[in-house]
Amino acid sequence: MVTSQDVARIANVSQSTVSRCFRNDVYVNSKTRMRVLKAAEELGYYPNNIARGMKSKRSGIIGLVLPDYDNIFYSTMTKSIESYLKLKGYRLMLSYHDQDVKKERECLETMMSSRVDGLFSVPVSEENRDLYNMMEKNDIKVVQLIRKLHRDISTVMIDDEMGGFLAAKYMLDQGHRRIVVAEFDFNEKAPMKTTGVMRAFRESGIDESEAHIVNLPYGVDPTAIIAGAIMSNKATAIITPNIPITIKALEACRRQHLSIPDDISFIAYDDSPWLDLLNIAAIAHPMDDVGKDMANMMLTMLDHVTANNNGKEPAITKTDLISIKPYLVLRGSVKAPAGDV
Amino acid sequence: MVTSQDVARIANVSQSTVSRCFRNDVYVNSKTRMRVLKAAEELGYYPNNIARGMKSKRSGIIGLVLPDYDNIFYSTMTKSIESYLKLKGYRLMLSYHDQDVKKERECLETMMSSRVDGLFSVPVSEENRDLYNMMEKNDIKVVQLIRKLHRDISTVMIDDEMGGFLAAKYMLDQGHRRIVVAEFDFNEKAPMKTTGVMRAFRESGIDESEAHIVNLPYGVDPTAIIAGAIMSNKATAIITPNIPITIKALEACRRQHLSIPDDISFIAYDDSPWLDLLNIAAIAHPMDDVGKDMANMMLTMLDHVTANNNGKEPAITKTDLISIKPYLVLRGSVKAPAGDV
DNA sequence: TTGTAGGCGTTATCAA
DNA sequence: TTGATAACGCCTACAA
Repeated sequence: MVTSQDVARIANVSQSTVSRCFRNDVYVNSKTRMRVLKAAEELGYYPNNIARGMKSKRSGIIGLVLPDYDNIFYSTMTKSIESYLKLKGYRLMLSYHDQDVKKERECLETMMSSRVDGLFSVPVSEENRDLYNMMEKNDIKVVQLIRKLHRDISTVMIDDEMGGFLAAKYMLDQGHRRIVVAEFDFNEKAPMKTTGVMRAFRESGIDESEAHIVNLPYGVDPTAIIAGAIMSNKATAIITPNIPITIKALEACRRQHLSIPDDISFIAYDDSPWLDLLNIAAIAHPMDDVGKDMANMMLTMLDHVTANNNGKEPAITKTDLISIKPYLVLRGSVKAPAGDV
Repeated sequence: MVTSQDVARIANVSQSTVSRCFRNDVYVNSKTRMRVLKAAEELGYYPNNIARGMKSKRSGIIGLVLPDYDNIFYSTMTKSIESYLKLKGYRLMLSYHDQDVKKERECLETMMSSRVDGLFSVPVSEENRDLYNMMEKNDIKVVQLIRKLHRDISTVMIDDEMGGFLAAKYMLDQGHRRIVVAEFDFNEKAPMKTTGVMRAFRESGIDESEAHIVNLPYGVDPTAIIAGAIMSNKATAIITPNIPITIKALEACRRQHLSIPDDISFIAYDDSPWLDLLNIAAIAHPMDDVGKDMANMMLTMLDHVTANNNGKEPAITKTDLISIKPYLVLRGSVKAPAGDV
């Protein structure tokens, strides 16, 4: 592999001059610079980020630790984050933990060893809190995504409480009372979506106990469970918590020969072009903002470091919180229930 | 950040002994090892991959350069690749080029500077061939994905010719003749899917010119174009080239009040749970294999290096090719055309 | 404006 | 079985 030494030899300058040419903040005689760049071009020289990191103690890499893939939400988010980070010269290192505590730990350890400058993480469990602490102690900027699982860690989250509220409120306003709310936040006692649903009931002056919350078990096909919940409760409306469950719920409706919206009203959590095609209302997220907010928070925290490195004070990491507001996309899948109430 | 020096000091050994403890291939007295590991644990020491890379000249990072995100195919693939690479201790660095030649170049340059050990890339243009050459010259193992754009670069591709063939053949066998084939490979003269469609026509003894290939312009909503093609050709069947277009085509059918399969038969290229819900036949890909094949090819090529590093011969990179075979998932969206032909 | 030289945290080679 | 030591490629004072 070509090194700056090689370039120096060809350009007849010292290695440090080559180095200077590739850091645009330093002044070099323009003739010399030309000569160096030409030599570099000829030889196919690309600065070695590893060696750079060695000296500068910054890898220029940001870690991203995700649960899984089967959610267009995450891939859109990833793409967006990457596009903003690359503008500032950062690269993205990606890893998945499958909602598994042990795998999360491995991901975090890998990121530590990789000496990432910053880490985005969708956290799994408080059990791994020690590692997050360790990272922060080592001046790795951590931003938890989607959920605010850890206190005192900067967060960009989705306001699922509001999302749940919006969906339920709209159903209630339309006159629905027997609403099945499918839920799937397997590792939380009080999933925020459900909390929002409850608030909608309260604010509409309806007893919370009237909401039919269905907690779906993990790893089991929920079609039959959902169908059962609808039928046994004579539900006139259903709210689903994510795309995979939405698909299953639509299948359940079809099996029961329930047509939307005549027999049952439907609001899906998380939007998709398919829902548009099917004319199903959805709680959508401003995806343009999501990645941008995440990247900006990270970049701000990283700047903090740079700014602070001059003095010797440890960077005061103010714990920040951005809560992204979902919105209701109205489509033809909701109408007032027939006759009764 | 804690270094092996720090650990050495606490454990009362030399730095090299600490180093040995963290490379499991070396023998160390088990008591010493215990002492060292305990000290490391206490201090929160994690080996510095950057420094490791400095010496070993291997970053342990594999690059992945993708067009975009809005395709579940890529996210599934990414997740799968990552899971296999991590088993062998490699990390994944991700970047997107949006089908843009210049951005592809930037991605590749970043990957060079990052000194990735290997690179997966969905190539955009032959224009950047020089960079791919440069990478191979520098012993970075390159595998192009999805398309075989560059000769002499190892490839894991989808056999789109076969996919197109399967779809068209089935339609023809059912008796369809007026088939609209939507196409979207904007940067190739003879998209493989279309080529396969043509072969199906030939092998069925039908003149190729009878296929109604519709080349969709980039960046324009294709709904109206597709609807127009269907109506003007009195098509009894349609084949769509990817998920976004499939959605648009379904919308087009609805607008024309064409019901599937009574008025028109439908096969989509690329499968999705939504297509299953909608009972639309699809050309699917064995996703379990895709990531595995890709990762395996890369790992084999990387092993090659290791094996070869002992001697001083440059690794002989045999250009490999894996062509992944799609298959037809039959659903209720195809039936024989009514009466005519 | 350019060159010299020391060091970043590992690995790997020699000695002991 | 361990320790001392020389790289790896770049950055950055400090000198010239």
